Amino acid sequence: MVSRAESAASTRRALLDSAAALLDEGGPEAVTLRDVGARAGVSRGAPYGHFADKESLLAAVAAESWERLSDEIAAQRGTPAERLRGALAALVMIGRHHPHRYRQMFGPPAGEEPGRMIRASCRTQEEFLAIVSELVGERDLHRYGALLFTGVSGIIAAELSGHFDTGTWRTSADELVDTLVAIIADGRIQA
Amino acid sequence: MVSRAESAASTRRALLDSAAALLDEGGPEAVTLRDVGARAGVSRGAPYGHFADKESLLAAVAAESWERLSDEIAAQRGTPAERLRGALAALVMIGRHHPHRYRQMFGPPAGEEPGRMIRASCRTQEEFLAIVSELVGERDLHRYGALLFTGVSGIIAAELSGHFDTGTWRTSADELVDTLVAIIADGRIQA
DNA sequence: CTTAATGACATGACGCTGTCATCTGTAATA
DNA sequence: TATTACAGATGACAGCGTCATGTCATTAAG
Repeated sequence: MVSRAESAASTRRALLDSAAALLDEGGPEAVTLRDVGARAGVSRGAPYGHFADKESLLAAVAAESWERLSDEIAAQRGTPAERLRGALAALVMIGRHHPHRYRQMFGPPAGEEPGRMIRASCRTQEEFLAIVSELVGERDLHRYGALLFTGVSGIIAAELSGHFDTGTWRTSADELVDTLVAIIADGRIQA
Repeated sequence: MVSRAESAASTRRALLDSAAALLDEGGPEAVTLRDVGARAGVSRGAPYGHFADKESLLAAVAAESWERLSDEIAAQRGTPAERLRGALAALVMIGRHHPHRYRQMFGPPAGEEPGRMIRASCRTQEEFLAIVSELVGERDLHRYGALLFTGVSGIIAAELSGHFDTGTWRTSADELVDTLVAIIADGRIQA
């Protein structure tokens, strides 16, 4: 039997899952509190018992995505170079498999307390820096770490907007990521 | 006296300006067709005579922003290196002065015919490549040109999301842009 | 055991929104 | 002057987020 508190927690989980599913399917516009509630098996007003408003619900989904990315990055194994490429590949995969959630992650911090998503993204950045620190010297760690992460996120954003389908750039997101990694990481392996 | 066609054209212009102003002030959520019409001095249904729907109106605003950026990049003067930095600075300035419009420009191509915004952004990319081609060899033009543009756009996106205010990256958008330009352009000046 | 309190959830209602069908007035044409 | 075409105005509708209120099961106190 499920206790009262357990039921409430599972409802919250179901709301987050429903919101994520609707977000993936049709973007933020398609995330309707009525549909979220229906998919979670509750009413349209139920989310207000768990989240301040719709923006906070979407922010919570984004925060969870950041946390999952943190785990994926921390789970990388192999040489530092392999782990770096693996971490960046995880970022790329989120953008390709869940474009709307990706935009939510990199969108403006919203909801009632925007700090939660920021905090989740900070953990991801720290996990990422831990990998980069094995490849570049302490002096360049933050500059090159941030450049790799924000650079790749910009490349993916361009891909999602179709900027590689027009023939102007005459290159691909994968090639750009490889080039960026090569420029920054290669030849700078810490002695 | 204003002819009928002139009046219609000026109404369209007023609608675009109103939408851009509302977008800058409060983001896409604040762009209400009713407010757009009121600010343009027309009714709430008038936009449907000029744009298919709200998304198309916002897409037109984004397309105009891309065109303005094209002009700014084309207007750069000085050495190739100066023009490169000036072009990237123009991109950075849009992000800082008009963050919501910036997100609209780099967001998913929306509206009835998404091709218009894409086409406008292509012209910008071509103007940008024209500058880069004077700095790097033909072989690396597209790879490094696209890397500079998408990289800087990612850096700005991170700044807009507050990722440099947390202390994790311990750097700034300006420093990252400088670093990226230095890595790619310096030492690769075409002979 | 009875009873009161707590809290999760359901429901009705409100205002605001995008959208469309319809109407009105005015400019161009003949 | 009569006709036509079209920009814009207006009324109406459904869907949305949001909130005040109601309902009911669980739990704690008496």
